[in-house]
Amino acid sequence: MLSMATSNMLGGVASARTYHHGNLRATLLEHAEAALAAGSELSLRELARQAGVSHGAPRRHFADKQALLDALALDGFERLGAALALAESTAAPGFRGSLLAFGRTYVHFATEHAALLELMYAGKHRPDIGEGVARAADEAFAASFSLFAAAQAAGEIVPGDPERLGTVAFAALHGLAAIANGGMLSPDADLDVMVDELVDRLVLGLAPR
Amino acid sequence: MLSMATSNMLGGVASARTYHHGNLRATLLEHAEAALAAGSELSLRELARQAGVSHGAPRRHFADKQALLDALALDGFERLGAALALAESTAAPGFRGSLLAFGRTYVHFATEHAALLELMYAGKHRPDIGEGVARAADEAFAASFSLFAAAQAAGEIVPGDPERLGTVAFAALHGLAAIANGGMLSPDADLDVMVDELVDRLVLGLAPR
DNA sequence: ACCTGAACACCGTTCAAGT
DNA sequence: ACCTGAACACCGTTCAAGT
Repeated sequence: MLSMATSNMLGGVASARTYHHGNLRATLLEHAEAALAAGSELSLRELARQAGVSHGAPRRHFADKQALLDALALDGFERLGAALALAESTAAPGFRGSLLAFGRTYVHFATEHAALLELMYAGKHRPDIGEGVARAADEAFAASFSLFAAAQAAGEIVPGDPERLGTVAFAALHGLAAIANGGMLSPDADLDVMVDELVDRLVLGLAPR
Repeated sequence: MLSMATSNMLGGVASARTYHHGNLRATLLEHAEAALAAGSELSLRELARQAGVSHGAPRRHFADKQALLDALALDGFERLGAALALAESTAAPGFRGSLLAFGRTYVHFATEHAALLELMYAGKHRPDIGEGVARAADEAFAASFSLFAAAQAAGEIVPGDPERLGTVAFAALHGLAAIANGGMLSPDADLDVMVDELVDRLVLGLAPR
């Protein structure tokens, strides 16, 4: 019960002996995350090579490449949801505190895991919608979204469809992360300052008058 | 001088005779844009096939696949810049009118050309930065960005670094487009309403108090 | 149950050779 | 100047065959 750690059942220097005994799936996902973090292209054959198995072996655990990407995306949404829940639980009181905690955490996650984030959202616009991925995405944001209805009930923000207000605020924060990941921020700009600026403008813009 | 049309020197039913006489470059770009609009993967070999040339022929006009993508991105930024300029010139007076025109035009372009937009920004986070692409991007937004300094001069919005304010507002609108393109808007949500809502919140949040 | 390895149909890129 | 076509080094996917 020690491991709150996400999914590294094998540490970095694990005994290479137990491959092909049930953990090829986990090994493939680990190498995939590493490749993602390193910014390299994801090749199923390359992942198989890194795991020391033949190129046909991944087929036993992932029907195709997209299934592996979906598994990565799902894990990403779970980690994001956990990060957001933690941030919310330690946020300063009030709507501004909550939105600031959400914004900083979301943008931090998004820029710290740029390639993963792209992958997480790339799945959503596919026709078949990765099933579990869409549900994981909803769950990751569900708690944060209730924040708007709560703020309305407390009279901290204007009335109106809370989903629309929440979507608009989330979109704004997501856009900031996207702009940062795209390298479109002027080199001397401070992203944290931008997040605070955006949250402040949103809070002021949403304030009842 | 009739053609205000963007770049279709050859119409859809043009004489297929003049290929290999100087316009293979344009033909490749046309087929590429069509593939982009259709949502299919871009394959250089497939584009060559569609143009009726061998797979090695594109090499004469584009050093590699990325060079063709850069050409598409550059054209995209030019079209976006033109659309924004037109919108700005017919906008309602004042900061709100200008930001509304910008927002509606940007989000419309972004959702109408989702794959192109992704390509336009994908280039920017590459190490070598596509040269002309980065400049084209700057030029597309330059005029719109001056809007914030002007609004400050007119006392319509708060003081502060106009680049920071402009970036934050742009990021918010870009995020809304990204969310829409990612299929993350609830099916019954109206994107136009969202844009107006976001612009209103930004205008209120930026108002001097 | 899990993995191998040949096979198939694709890629992008390179480069001699043709016209 | 522009294009062809073979060659090279990759892909993802499939599937019989092995253990």
